[in-house]
Amino acid sequence: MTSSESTPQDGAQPRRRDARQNRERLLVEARALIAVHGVDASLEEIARRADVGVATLYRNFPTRDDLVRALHDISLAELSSVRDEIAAAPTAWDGIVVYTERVAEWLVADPSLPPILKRMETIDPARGKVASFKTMLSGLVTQAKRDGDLRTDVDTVDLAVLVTMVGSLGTLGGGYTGQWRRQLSIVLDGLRTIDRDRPKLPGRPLGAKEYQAAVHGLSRRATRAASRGAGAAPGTGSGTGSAADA
Amino acid sequence: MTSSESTPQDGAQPRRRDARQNRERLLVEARALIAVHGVDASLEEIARRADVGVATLYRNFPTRDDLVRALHDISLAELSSVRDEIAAAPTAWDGIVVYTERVAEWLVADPSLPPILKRMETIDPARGKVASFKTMLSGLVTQAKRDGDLRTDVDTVDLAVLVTMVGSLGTLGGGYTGQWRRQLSIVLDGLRTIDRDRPKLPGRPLGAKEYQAAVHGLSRRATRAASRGAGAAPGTGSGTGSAADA
DNA sequence: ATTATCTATAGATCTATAGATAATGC
DNA sequence: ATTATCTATAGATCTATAGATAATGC
Repeated sequence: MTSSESTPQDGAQPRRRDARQNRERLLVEARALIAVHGVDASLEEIARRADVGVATLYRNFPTRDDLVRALHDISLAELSSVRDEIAAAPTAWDGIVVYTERVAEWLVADPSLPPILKRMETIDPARGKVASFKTMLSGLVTQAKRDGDLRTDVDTVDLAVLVTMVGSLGTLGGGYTGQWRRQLSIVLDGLRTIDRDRPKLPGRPLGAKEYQAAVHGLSRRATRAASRGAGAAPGTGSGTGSAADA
Repeated sequence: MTSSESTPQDGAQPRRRDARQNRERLLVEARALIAVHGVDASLEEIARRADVGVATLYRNFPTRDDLVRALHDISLAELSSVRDEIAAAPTAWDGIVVYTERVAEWLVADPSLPPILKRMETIDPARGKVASFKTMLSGLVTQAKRDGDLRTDVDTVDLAVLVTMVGSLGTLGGGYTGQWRRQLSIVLDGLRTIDRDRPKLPGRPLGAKEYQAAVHGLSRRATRAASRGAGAAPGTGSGTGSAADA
């Protein structure tokens, strides 16, 4: 008990070089497989794709939940900058726009997030996303209403749910890249007080043909998936699809 | 080749009484399990829960895709009345409202639908939901724009995507029952031309405490799941959760 | 020398089918 | 008599771990 430095294997990175790389590869493949099969994705297959024995996976993540938690924490860290961006926004309404845009983008870019976040609710309810934004967000809501920008009959929870909703579009497949901005824009217009004038929708709607192609994953050109750091590569992930099919 | 009546086992109901009941039970349990585990749900467990041997499941549905197709077709049939309701709407805009409300409700009430619809894209792209609404919908869109009710920079695809988006809220768990109407209302307001006055949001927002309870599935009182015919009973389905957690 | 990886394996669960048994409907 | 169900089973895949082997860092 000489106090000394940080606790050894506190779930932190292992100190051997190859070990760190393996861990990294495991996380990448886990994300990709969870994006396709949900949190129940096979651990063996994750290890196989990471070119690693199963035992290595279990050494790094004794429990499936440990793996999920790790993925969650990594992703959540990507949101840290959003706080500052919000603070830098000129008006409360702009802050709300920033919040919704960044978080929706974050969700859409990584289809593994919805299942991961859902599971996290069961594992560790304390460590939430909104938890860290809650205070800031409710301040924004109050102020934006006072400014006459935000309709007065909505609250923080409505915002959180709306963002989740838009973020769920990531599950529909790569062909929708960019389309979510349109939907978000519509949602934001629904949140605005009505006497403000409305900005034009960003981008353009998908044509019928393009839509078909996008939904069926035929047009790989449309799938420039967003190359995030240790990002989620839906990769060969078969079909997309939506209730909005043709 | 005496033509005669309908082809025998065209995937239709079996004619023995117990057989029909078993088939029914299989479909119910399949829906419940798919709602929790996605389309990859274990066939063995479905059979087990339906109190039926696996062979019976395979007899009814030789392939997993046959099962999915059956579930899809059953659910889709529930939408047949919507067409009439739309036709009965006094204005095109009202028709759009009916469309979005009914379809969103349909999706939200049954968490097995998103995975099922997604898989159907791969199996049988022809048999879509929007396929059957497409013509009607694009007529509504044109007319509603002409009437000055619908903003002119959106199209049919936007509507379909928005509905899918709202419908995805069903995956978040029972506690949200009714909340989706608020979100849809906001979306509709975003679709409206801005010089119209805005209707008040339906219902009330969840309080912080209620929200927490809802997300964690603690308040079973809030989960009066909608008792649909052969409906999807998320039942014991563990945690809910969302990116909009606390 | 330490730290981490791999191979091998036990036991469970899954998909899919064959063959014996039971229930319905004529 | 026909139709459908159940039990049993083969082979694959999965989770989880023990013990032998290899790679790194001091």
